[in-house]
Formats: sequence, structure tokens, C-alpha cells
Amino acid sequence: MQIPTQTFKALGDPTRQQILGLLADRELTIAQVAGHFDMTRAGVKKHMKILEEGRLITVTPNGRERLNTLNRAGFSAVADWVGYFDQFWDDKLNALKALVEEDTK
Amino acid sequence: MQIPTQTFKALGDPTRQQILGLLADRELTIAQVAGHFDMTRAGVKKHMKILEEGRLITVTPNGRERLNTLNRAGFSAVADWVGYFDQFWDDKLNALKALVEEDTK
DNA sequence: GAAATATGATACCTTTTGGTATTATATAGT
DNA sequence: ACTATATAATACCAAAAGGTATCATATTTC
Repeated sequence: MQIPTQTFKALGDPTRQQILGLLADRELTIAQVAGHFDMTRAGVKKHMKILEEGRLITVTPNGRERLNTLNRAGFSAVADWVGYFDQFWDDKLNALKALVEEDTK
Repeated sequence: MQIPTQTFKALGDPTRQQILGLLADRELTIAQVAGHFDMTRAGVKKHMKILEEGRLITVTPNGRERLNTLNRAGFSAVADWVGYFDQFWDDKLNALKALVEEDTK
């Protein structure tokens, strides 16, 4: 199981979470995203880069602007990781159950 | 939907991921965890605190030692968040499908 | 009760991160 | 071509994070 470290890092920041929320509605340019924050475009750009590295967004050039869109890859990576641990918890519970049954036999 | 920011932060670090891996096998004291790393106990302690804040572990005092155990709460919080976005993607796909059908009508 | 053990708390240092300011480059529109 | 627009790139700064060293506190154990 490979852990999506970059994705977790990207998700652990409220500003980036808000950006994802905006992009969930529709794809936006960096300038449009920056319009929603009290922050410079350059500052927003840094967050976008981290989101891209976490595979949570993709950037597609369109003339002189770049459209930022949600990318399912990062979300799926987290989902897969969670699924792995769900299995772990189930196994733990089964082990506990077996232990209890052994005890009361 | 509340986002488990502290949990994501805690997960975005390889050392902490390794610690979770150790605890998946069995509960350990801080000294035992530190034994697996080339790091001081105090350094490990800081990571444990962050893991606890992310509700990924619980600490139970036991005499002069403290046992660190995996806590399902943090994992479940991530699972819930993922579930929310799964729904989002499904909706997006449905919207796309509806759009295509409208087009070809 | 004294020594050893397990941990907690604090001060301190270095690196990374979040942010601004500034300058440069590519594309659009006239 | 010239100007305005959208972004990229770099240098720089303050704050937070990762880590060590040191000292204090609680609990066994003899």
C-alpha cells in the first residue's frame, strides 16, 4: 500500500480546502480563485502548485490563461488508503471476537 | 461536511505514517516507538502529540508508562470525507450524462 | 527512602512553509 | 506594433514545524 503523502499534505490546510470547494462548483483560473481570498495571486499560485502535486487538481492551458480543475486521482488515492485501513479494522474486530469466543468456551 | 484538517496534517508526514504502521501491529510505549527510529524520545513525543490531535491514536496511562494505541476515530473521519466526495463525483458524472443526453436529443 | 525508569516540559536551533513584492514572459485585442 | 492581461519566476521575510538537549516529575524496585 503506497501512502499519498503529498495528497495528505495538500489537504491539511484550510485555504487549500476552500480552493477545492470553489473548484467543486466550476473550473477557475488562478486570478478567479485569488478573487475569493484576501491574498495575492502569487500566494494562491503556491497553493495551486501544492494541490497539483497532490493530484487534487489538473491545470490545462487555454490561451493566456490556465484552467484549474478538480482531479479525481488525489481523491481516489485517499479513498484507496482508507479502504486498506477499513480492512485492518475489520480484521482487528474479528480477532477480538475470536478471542472472546475462545474465552467463553 | 466538516473536514478533518488535523488528521490530514498528521497523515502528511512519513515518520508519522511509519509510527501508525508500528501501532497497527500492537500498542507501544513512546520509548518502544522511539527504539525504531534514529531520533530522540522527545522528537517522537512531538509526533505522537500530533497523531493524538488528529485522533489517529489514543494514549492510556498504565503505571509509569503510557500505551499508545490506534484510534479508529481519525480513520473514520477521513473515510467520511472521502464518502462525501465520492458522492460529488457521482453527481458530476450524472450531470455530464444528462448534458450529453440533452445534446443528442 | 534511594536509585532507576518512563515520561513530561521547556528552551533553543534549523529548515520548511505561507505569504508579499517585484520582474519577466506569453497571449489578446486594437 | 503597442498595450493590456494572465500567468510564471525569483528573491525575500515571518511564522510554524521538525528536531535536540536539558531538566523536572511520577512510579517502580530494591
